[in-house]
Amino acid sequence: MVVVASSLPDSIHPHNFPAKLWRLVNNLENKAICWDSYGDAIIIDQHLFERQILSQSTTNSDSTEAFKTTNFTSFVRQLNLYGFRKHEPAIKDNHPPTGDGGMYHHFHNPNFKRNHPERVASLKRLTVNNKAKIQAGLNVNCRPPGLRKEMTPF
Amino acid sequence: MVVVASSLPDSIHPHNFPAKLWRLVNNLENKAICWDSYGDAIIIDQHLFERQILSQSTTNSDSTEAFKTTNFTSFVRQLNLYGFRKHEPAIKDNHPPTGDGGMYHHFHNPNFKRNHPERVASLKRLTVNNKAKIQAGLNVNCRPPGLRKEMTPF
Amino acid sequence: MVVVASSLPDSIHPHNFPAKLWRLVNNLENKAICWDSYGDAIIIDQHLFERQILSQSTTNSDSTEAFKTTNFTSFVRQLNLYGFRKHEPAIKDNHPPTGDGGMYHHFHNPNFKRNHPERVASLKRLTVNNKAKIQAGLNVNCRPPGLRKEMTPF
DNA sequence: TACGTTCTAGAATATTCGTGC
DNA sequence: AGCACGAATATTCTAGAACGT
Repeated sequence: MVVVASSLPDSIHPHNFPAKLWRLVNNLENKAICWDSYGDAIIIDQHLFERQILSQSTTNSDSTEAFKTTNFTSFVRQLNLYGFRKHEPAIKDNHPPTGDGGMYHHFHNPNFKRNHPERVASLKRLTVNNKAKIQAGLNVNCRPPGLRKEMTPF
Repeated sequence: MVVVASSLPDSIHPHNFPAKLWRLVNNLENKAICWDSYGDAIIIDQHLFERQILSQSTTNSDSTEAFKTTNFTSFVRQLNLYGFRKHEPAIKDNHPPTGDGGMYHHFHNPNFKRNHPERVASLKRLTVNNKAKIQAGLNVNCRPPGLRKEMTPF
Repeated sequence: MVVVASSLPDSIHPHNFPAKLWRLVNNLENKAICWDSYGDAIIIDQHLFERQILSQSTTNSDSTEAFKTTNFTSFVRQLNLYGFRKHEPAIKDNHPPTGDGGMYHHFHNPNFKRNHPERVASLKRLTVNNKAKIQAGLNVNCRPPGLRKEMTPF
């Protein structure tokens, strides 16, 4: 058992994509996805990811960790929906040696950095509706755990 | 016979859902529902619950303990009506070992904690009317045992 | 191998819920869901369905047939989204004898009848947007296979 | 009147498919 | 060909509404 270094604030819904991604990338047992050497971007070994994470979607009943998809492209769609962009790896940033020569992908997001777990709460799902709201300066509903927008607690 | 650790104040109607739930979760003989390790949320083993609690609804005539429904979804509707929300288990919070590999559900409620039986009286049924009353700062009638709303002294 | 009696028009997307449901209910090998004796409604044996259809969601890689959910309630949500309503079984309509005494559900839909496969194309997903479009007399996009909304010939 | 049960719908995220650049 | 994204369906969780007691 490996202790996860940094945990997220409670305000982040643990079921949603950003929290799942955070746990995956900080889980040292998981070789399929990790931080780059600066902690500024994530590196994904596509083949390992497909074998060790996505194909587990069908056998792992722990819905906190599993995805329901087995397609890597669906995972990338989620990354893009939450504002991640692909970029080329920095020259100095060697790929981790654990892969099997597969394909690597680097993705970065200004609000997803190793040393800033608190920024994960800033990740918004960039649907058309949410982008309009953000444009208008409104608050975006991200279904926080335990409360809904209308439900003032009693 | 297992002694229930903490009992509820008399002001809580023993036939109503919150009291039934409190007794279930504090009954150590009952493996289908229990506290999480912090006493902050309840964990329900759906299959066990259906077999051991809900299917007894038709044979157990003790209306104080039995539910009239055999549908797990109706039980969940009650949880939501009383303000419970589903959330994912904390990483450290292992599932109880008694299940059969079935589905687990975690629900939490700020007024339903192991160490705070007195707060159970704060649970209100969140109907549309009650939510309006709460919003307006009015008192919500919760039908205490042996009392009626008109009996408030003046 | 059992030959399915009536097949759907090509215009119906085979991956979508109505087509999956049609194939399930017309597959004589499948005992979990079938037509009632009039061919006017479908009868679902919940426990069989959970065991034989939904739990296969995790092992069957044939996405044309499998659901990604294991929850019966999610399946019911889909039924409701496509306009199915639950009703009580007709007196003459005995439950099929193959069940294990579990729970039966009858659902009906004016556009889902055994003798009218062509009507399945009329099933619309009743989201808020689609309902507004239907109300306004507009066409509802149902993503037919290989076609897009702009590709209507002019 | 309030609570319990049932059925349906709203609203958010997740997944899929296709298109434009 | 690769990447980002619109738009549709699928899944999940919660709430509304009707009805019975």
